[in-house]
Amino acid sequence: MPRWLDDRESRVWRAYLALHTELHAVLERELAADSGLSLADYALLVPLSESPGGVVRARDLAVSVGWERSRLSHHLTRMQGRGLVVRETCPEDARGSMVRITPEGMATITAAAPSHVATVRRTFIDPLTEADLTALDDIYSRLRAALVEESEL
Amino acid sequence: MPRWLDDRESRVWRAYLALHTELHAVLERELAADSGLSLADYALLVPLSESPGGVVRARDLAVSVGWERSRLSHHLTRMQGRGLVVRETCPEDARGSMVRITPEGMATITAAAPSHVATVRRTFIDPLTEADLTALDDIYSRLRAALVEESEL
DNA sequence: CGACTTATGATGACACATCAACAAACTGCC
DNA sequence: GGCAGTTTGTTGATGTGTCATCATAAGTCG
Repeated sequence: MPRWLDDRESRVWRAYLALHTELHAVLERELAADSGLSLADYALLVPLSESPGGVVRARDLAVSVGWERSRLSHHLTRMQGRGLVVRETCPEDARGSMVRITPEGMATITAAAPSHVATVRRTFIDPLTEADLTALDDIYSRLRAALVEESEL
Repeated sequence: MPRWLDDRESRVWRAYLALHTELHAVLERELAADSGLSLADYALLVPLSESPGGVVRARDLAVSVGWERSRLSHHLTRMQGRGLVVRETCPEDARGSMVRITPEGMATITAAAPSHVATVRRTFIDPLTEADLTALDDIYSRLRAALVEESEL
């Protein structure tokens, strides 16, 4: 016998779902039109471009974007085909695989970032007040902590 | 020359992205294990099951879940193949297509809902305080309003 | 050392999402 | 009525995500 969601809870939950659907669509479209990248491409290129040397071990990359290894492997295969990244052998662990961003990949995300950030600002950050940002910072970290517990059961 | 995200803005944005990735994965997995439904199936079955008669016009269904028509059409084809819904002709508009939830579809979502709601509660609603809910209710409606403006440009 | 377990990453099959193109039918204006 | 433009829904191609499975290599412990 579950406790149902009351009106406000249900409204917040459905608003969250709808918000994500719409936000995702807008960002995906803008990024693709502007640079030919998908949000998934962008998500991978960010940690790669921020890493010193532009090289990250696949395992660590999976952790930093929160993906399953299979998804990462498939996506890297496609990105490698487009010349955005290359795979190299891992010196410390023969099972491992190092992922390196190519100069072309770096140029692509460098060119894409300003417009993408502007869209994030326009659609997400700018409508928020200082108090909203403070509240979300707290709320999101609490929710993520709850999810970590969840997965540790 | 874009205005970059400061530390807190960036943290909130990345937390939002990571939260969604994790939350989506947990809910998808739980729902699939429990009932064989995907979140997409569930999203469609909710408005169908809530509609009097269990029939909704495809166009309206697309609006209420925020999907493109193509996605809806493909997904309905698969759901119809699994016996969750059927398509019927639309009496008022010969182009149209009415979507009807089957008794099996109704039974499936009825069985799935309690456990799914419990997971939503555990991972999203319960970690929030009353003040959080009030804040999110306000923030999400403001963000969605901003997105509507965005798409009207 | 040697058997067992775990970690890492790749792969094939399948479900899903997006895009462009299409056919059919409604709308409105002349 | 008739034509232009729009709306509705479907389809096929292609890119993407998930699952189960696999091969290889590390780690663990007798």
